[in-house]
Amino acid sequence: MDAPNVPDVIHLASPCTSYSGRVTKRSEGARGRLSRDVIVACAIALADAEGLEAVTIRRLAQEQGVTPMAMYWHFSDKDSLLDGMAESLVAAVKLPEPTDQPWDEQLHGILAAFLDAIRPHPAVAGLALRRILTSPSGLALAEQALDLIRSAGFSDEWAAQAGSFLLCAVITLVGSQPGGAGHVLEGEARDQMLREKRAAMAALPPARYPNVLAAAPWLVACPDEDAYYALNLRLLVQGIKGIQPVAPA
Amino acid sequence: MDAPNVPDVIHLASPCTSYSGRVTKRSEGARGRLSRDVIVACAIALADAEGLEAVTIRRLAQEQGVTPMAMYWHFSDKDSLLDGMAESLVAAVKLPEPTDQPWDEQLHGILAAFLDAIRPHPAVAGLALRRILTSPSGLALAEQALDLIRSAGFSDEWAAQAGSFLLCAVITLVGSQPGGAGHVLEGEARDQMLREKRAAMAALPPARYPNVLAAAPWLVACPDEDAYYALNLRLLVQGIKGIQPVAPA
DNA sequence: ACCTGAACACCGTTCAAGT
DNA sequence: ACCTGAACACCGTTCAAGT
Repeated sequence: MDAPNVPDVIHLASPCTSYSGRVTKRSEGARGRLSRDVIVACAIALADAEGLEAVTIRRLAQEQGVTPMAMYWHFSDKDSLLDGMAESLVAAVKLPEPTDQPWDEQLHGILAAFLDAIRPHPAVAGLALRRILTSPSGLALAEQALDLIRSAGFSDEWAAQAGSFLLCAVITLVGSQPGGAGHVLEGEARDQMLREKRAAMAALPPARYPNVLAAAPWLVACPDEDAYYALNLRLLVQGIKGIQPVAPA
Repeated sequence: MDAPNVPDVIHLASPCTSYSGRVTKRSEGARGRLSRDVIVACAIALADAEGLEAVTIRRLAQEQGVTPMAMYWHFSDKDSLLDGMAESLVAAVKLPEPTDQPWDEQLHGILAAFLDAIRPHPAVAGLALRRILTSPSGLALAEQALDLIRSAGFSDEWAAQAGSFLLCAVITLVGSQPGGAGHVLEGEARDQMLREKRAAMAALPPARYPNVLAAAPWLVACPDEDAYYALNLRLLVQGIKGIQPVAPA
């Protein structure tokens, strides 16, 4: 915006903050190490910092000090880059070991593990929606969840339908957290947006929307993320428990 | 794809199928009737037919027999077009009248009404995620849902957190329905994609993924959409019932 | 009030070519 | 094996101008 017509070369040395917190420059030292994993990590870091719409083939190349077309050696197209990002997220899931706890508590553990993996990357989470069954880690996740659900007496059909929805619902949980999970905009602009949302709420006719106004503080922002996630995770587990077809032994 | 470099003029007479099923040509008869509502309806129809990524300022203008820049008279930018599409969806919600049924049954009715409104437009549903509280119809929806939830004894905070999640979860429900809710691709290509997904499943090691394989038929497609929606709607309502803080009278 | 024309800064992607 | 250069068909958007 500020500097139109500036050629790519200027930003060659831009650092690429990886999502684990480390910083990966490739201005001069690390030249020549351009791999799938590095690109994916950089793409995730970029999405975390500026939103998914900032993840662009050209921008990624610039961040790496490389020509846009170099990306096409490592990825057939942009969609497979997105696949890689999603796969990287679900690969980070730390699946709990099966125990002798009740099935619903174990299921809770699995969903919580999935949540923990995607929570740091709300802008990327949505990509996993239709990509869970395409990666080994996602399959392991689904396998373990389905195992528990079927052990509770659900038919194959119900287990499939409820199980896939539960995983998608966890993704939604992080993508739709009231505070606004997309851009993670900086302090100044973020405060401004919050002010505007609060003002819009305050302008509502109180006689018509008493309940919305009472809930407003938790609708415009998310003052306690942990509480939000804990509550709705319990909601999901209680939900599938509530439609359980047969009583367990 | 087939005819590159063809100027816009050629497709002037393209019909624009509105989402209610009517066809709105504007080749010669209806010239001059270009309004917000017509554009939004056309955009929704286009998204239904070819997916959200086909909804483009330029494509919309072409469909309307008009210059791309004409859109900017009616919408300040593309985002406000998207706002309009989302608002149109939630405006179609037919909210049930309050009754003397238990709160959870009434809440089920509200979520079902919301589901019915967005189900015909899976490609557009996701747009409503962060736009419910910005339109009168969305506010009415939230108001009624929050009213019921608070009447069940939930605190303002819990009602806000669970309520907003429930509405988002309904959106997810239509966006993540196993059959693939995005493009609605035509019979030929659709069958091919189903074949590929089934083949990928069949190629999995059966000893490692017994549960995924048992559930496979309902994971790759959605043979019974009604059952899918009914089951998971019940799951959501049972879920919030399951975390109810105090017993009702 | 409503629309056009020309232009700008972006996209993803292909294809031939370099090392 | 890995990357570059030039080109193509798209995007959203601005600005001045037409009627």
